[in-house]
Amino acid sequence: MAIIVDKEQKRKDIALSCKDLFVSQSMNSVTISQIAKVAGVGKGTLYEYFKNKEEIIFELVDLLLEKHSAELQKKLLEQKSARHKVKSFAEFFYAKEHEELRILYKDFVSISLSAPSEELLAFQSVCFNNYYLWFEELFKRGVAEGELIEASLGLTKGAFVTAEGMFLASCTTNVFLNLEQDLNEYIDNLFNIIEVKQ
Amino acid sequence: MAIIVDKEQKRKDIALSCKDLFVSQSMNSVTISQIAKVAGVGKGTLYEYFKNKEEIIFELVDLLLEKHSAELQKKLLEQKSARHKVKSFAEFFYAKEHEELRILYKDFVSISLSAPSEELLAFQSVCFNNYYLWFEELFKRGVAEGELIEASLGLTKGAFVTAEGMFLASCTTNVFLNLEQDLNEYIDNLFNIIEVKQ
DNA sequence: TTTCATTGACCGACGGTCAGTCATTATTAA
DNA sequence: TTAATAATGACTGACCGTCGGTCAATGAAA
Repeated sequence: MAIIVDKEQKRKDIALSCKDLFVSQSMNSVTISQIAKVAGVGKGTLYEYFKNKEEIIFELVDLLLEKHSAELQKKLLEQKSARHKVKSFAEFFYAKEHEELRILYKDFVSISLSAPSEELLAFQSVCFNNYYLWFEELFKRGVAEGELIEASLGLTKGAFVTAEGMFLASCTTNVFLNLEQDLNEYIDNLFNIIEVKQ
Repeated sequence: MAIIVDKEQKRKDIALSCKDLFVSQSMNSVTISQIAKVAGVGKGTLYEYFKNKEEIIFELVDLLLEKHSAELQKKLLEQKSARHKVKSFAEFFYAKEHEELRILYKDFVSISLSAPSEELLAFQSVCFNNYYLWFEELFKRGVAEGELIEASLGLTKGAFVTAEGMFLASCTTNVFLNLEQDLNEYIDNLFNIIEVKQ
């Protein structure tokens, strides 16, 4: 009877079209009118696909995270030692190639902290677990294969959030002047302790 | 000539008067008009003392952090082992008595992530260093007194941000259902490794 | 009269809404 | 077969209410 649009696809198209907007300026300064303009739709149309401005960022993060997740998975296979696998995880927080996602992720965390909702918590939990399960597996395997000491299993959860903690601290203070170095030094120091001595 | 007001004091009074407002509802939903009402001043007056809404939160966090800092310092003296001192640090992130400050701190981090400014970075850096210097000292002393292994010094910075990382993750996901337990388990597991065996 | 402090009416910008328009397809009647 | 009409989802931007922030006017003390 009438035009039928692939809503799911259009949602993605709209979100992706305003990626540069969110990456280049602070989230709060991006207006709905700006988004509508770059997406080439009317303001009202946006609300057919998203409940509010924040949802557009969530969709964007979701899309880019999916891509990153796939890339990381591949990269993890290339690394032999647990130490280097963990370093691959940490790359997200400083490598140039992940800068865009990182900026959006920051906005995302900011929203999560100031206005948490059930949906948002659920989405974040899925993301967290997606990465954390690999991370945990990595430690378990390390121990099983005699690479890491047994006690390292008790540090898994903490170690996982340390990188994020450092990243967020580096965003909110000027204490971590060289995040790449600080992260890698920490990982090296940690693994020097938890790797089984030959 | 005319009335002379203690600007510094009034600034504090205004900030403190709207503490409950910020604690009980989400930061974004608190309006300037509400603040003016509970502070018992006109809207315009607020802008004599603060540049914008966010600055009021900063002042509030500053005041409460000062109090917390003093309390923590006292508490640290009561603790003998490095392990227990670190646990005192971590209490901030789950203890009921720090709930108010924690809520405000969350807002504070949220603002820092979405709209970082030079002033804000500088203020956060001072806060960070204030606590971190004690933390670092604690590890150094632990090593010097033979309580902790030498290599633990390389984990200091990371360990410090781990608690914050866990806290923020607990705010944005439902992965950390019992933060107190998760934090203390992590600390115990870490110290089981870095304490010098008798 | 001077000067500092205070105020709330006012302004512009913004997020979000909704009544109306448009484009396409289904149905029907000739 | 086709032209006319009905139906419907997609789309739009003028409009609305709200809010942060400003400023001209006022008050009060010296």
